[in-house]
Amino acid sequence: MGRPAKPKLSVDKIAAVALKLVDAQGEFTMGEIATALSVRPSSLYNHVAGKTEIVEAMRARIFTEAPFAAVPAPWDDTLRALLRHYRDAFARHPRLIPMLTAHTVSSPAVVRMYDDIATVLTTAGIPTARLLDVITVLDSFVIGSALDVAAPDEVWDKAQARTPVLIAAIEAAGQGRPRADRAFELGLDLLLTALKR
Amino acid sequence: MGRPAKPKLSVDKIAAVALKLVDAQGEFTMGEIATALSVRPSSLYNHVAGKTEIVEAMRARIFTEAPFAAVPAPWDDTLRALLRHYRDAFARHPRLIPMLTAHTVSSPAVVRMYDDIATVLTTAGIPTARLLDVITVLDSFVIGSALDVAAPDEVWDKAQARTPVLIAAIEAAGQGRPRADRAFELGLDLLLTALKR
DNA sequence: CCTCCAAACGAATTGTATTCGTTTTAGTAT
DNA sequence: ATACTAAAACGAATACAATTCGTTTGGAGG
Repeated sequence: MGRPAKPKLSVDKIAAVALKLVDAQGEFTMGEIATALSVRPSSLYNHVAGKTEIVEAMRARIFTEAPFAAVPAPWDDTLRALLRHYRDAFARHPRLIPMLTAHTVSSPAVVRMYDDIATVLTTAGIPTARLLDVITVLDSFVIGSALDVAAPDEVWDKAQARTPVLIAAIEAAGQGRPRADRAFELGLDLLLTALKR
Repeated sequence: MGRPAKPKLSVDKIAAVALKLVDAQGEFTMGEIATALSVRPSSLYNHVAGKTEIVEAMRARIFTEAPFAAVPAPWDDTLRALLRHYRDAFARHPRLIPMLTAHTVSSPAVVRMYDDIATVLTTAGIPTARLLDVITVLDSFVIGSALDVAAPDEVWDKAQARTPVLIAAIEAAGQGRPRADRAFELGLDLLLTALKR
């Protein structure tokens, strides 16, 4: 029962299991992680300080899951690809998103993404004084869109709408993930068109 | 100890106290609400089903706090005012926002806002087929911007940045609420410019 | 006046995170 | 080899919180 030959736990293993649980049920408990790893809850504390640290480990993980490789292209295509990648990292795990917004932290991976966006925007001719504001706009839109993916379809409920215009619009639009994807692409178009002055 | 002459509790009182607690500490417990109202925790359950219902009551409350009155104006000014109002409702209580994103629900007040936005966009000539997508884009941006208000300034940490461009941009931009406000206005400009085709 | 229900209470229950001391053993220096 | 240190797992204990339930009281309506 003492120390095992090969450690049964690691931060990465814990984060991976937690992510699976969140994808499946939208939440996780220390006990669930422990049983999934054939271990007792208290053992987890030899590797992570607590629940919030597990959430941070998950944040880091979703960005390394699918690494991003930039290819030479016109700046707006590059930016588009960058923002899609950013949003997809969240969208792959919709139920995790609310947990990540609980407290905003910039993991190294996120800061790297800001770096990339800043570089692209500079080559596009955005002045330094405006740069952070533009980045913030893009960031806000991406995170908002990620939350939209996580939102259930009942948010768009015909029965709740009062004006015929909105009812018609809800009927015209599709449902679920395709709808969210289409909206994201539209927003990307709008923002990039405007950014080109 | 039985039923008091005048009820000591009501959903509104509970929501009001909860909101104060969240503004002050970023969280709340049933016990804290109870003591603030000179009552026992179990008494709360005669008025609300549980914690999540209190969160929903808060959601409803922040939109009625400052009612919105539309004035005749060009459609883009009206839309601007509408979106500002929408975002301000969140921004008045930054620490509440994460709780609201925990599960997306459309309160009557929010649906009414969607109705208004839909109407404005229609008069602007947006076809019905595109309407919900446009609304989603605007909604995503607003919610993302609200989260930005809630974010601490450490998110923009020079020390973490790698490229000189980003570092310069962080130095150039201000801090705190003014920075977030400026970015929101910029995003509004970008989106509305693009929407005018 | 009687009855019924709303509203507060207190005790008990449950679920969960977290702490701490103990045990065994791997890795390392002597 | 031997002894020392520290890592890693465990079990028991603690500490909150939310929630449930039965009880009490008094207000309102018949």
